[in-house]
Amino acid sequence: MNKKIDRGQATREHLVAVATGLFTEHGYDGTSIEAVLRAADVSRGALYHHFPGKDALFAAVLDTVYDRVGAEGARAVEGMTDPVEALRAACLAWIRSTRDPVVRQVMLIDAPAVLGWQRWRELDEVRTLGSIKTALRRDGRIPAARVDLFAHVLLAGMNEIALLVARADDHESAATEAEAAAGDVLDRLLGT
Amino acid sequence: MNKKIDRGQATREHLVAVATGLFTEHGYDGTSIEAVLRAADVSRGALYHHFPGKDALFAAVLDTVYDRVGAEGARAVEGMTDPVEALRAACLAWIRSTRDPVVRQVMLIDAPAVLGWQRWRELDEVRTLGSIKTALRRDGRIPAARVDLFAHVLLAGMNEIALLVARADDHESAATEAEAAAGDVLDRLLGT
DNA sequence: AGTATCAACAGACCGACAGTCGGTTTGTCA
DNA sequence: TGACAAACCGACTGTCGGTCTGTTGATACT
Repeated sequence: MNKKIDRGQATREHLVAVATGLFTEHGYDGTSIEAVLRAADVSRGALYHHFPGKDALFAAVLDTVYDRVGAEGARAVEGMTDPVEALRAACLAWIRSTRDPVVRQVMLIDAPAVLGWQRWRELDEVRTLGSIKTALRRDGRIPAARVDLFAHVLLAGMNEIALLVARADDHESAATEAEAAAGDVLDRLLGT
Repeated sequence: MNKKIDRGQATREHLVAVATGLFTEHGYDGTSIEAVLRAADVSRGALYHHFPGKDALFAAVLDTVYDRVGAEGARAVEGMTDPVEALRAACLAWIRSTRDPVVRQVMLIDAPAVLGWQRWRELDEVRTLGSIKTALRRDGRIPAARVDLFAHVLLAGMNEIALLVARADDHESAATEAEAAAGDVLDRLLGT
């Protein structure tokens, strides 16, 4: 029971990889299942064997993007002990992540509309907000009752800065400016 | 040339009103043109006479929503002279606006995906961000070079708080808590 | 009054698309 | 080797957004 399972895994991963490219380039609506099938050289039946529908394929793509971004964040933070220092590093890493068009199109633009705000927010809660909240709580500078709200505001602010960088004509200078501004925002919100 | 034009205006507005309801209840993707036609009791030809496509109909709906929200904001601010005080009032008004499901679904969830992030952001720039920026500039507490970024972060933060209120089980207590938190965030960002 | 004009509307029709379904192939294991 | 099931195939279907060829009726013109 190995060759069979391996083959299944392979086509599944291949589909996710191809779909990632197409979703990024043309958006969710602009990408037809047909196009994915052609680009992946896979039959309709095969795709629908692995995914119950187009949105499930999208969810699988989104999952891998979250994984990658999460790993980058973890790498940026490793070894740090001060929660605020780690938070700052994680924020900067996140801003750097959003230079990747995949992250912008899939995570920030299509995800809320495709999954619905509720499911999208739950996902973010599990995969991103959680660590921000624990960092804020460990730091203790924000009153416990307000940690949740502040974590959300912080993440939203960072997303916003990241998208601004992404849109800028001169990515490089915008990025350095944005990283400084992000630090500034963090300082003000955490009140140093 | 009056009866004819009036009738045209009437059907156009009727279509926008009906579409607003359906887009709010079922989202953009979940609302078929067919459904709009049925609910409005209007023929296909009539709809496509007034709007070049589904996204144009959505844009028209979005426009009226912006108008309403903008009017509420203006009312909340009128008579105030201190820019920061006005900013605070406008932010609270905006949070209150997002209790309206129309605002949440149309402005915050579907708009970026339907219009594309670029066009969506340009619209927001014209209709919302502009006044935040002038307020920040008039206040002068934020360095001029960073006003743009701060305005974006501020708006994003407020959107986030608003959406949290919208999602909460107990809207009332969440709203009062959120308004306090919003004031707190404003204080910290503007550094009083 | 008669008629030309044009916005407003009507609805049959089309192509594309997401999703379905009855099969076929192929690896596995008793 | 033969039963079984996962993996795959591709013709088919219903729905949807959008087009196209008209028809209607108010207005402008002579």
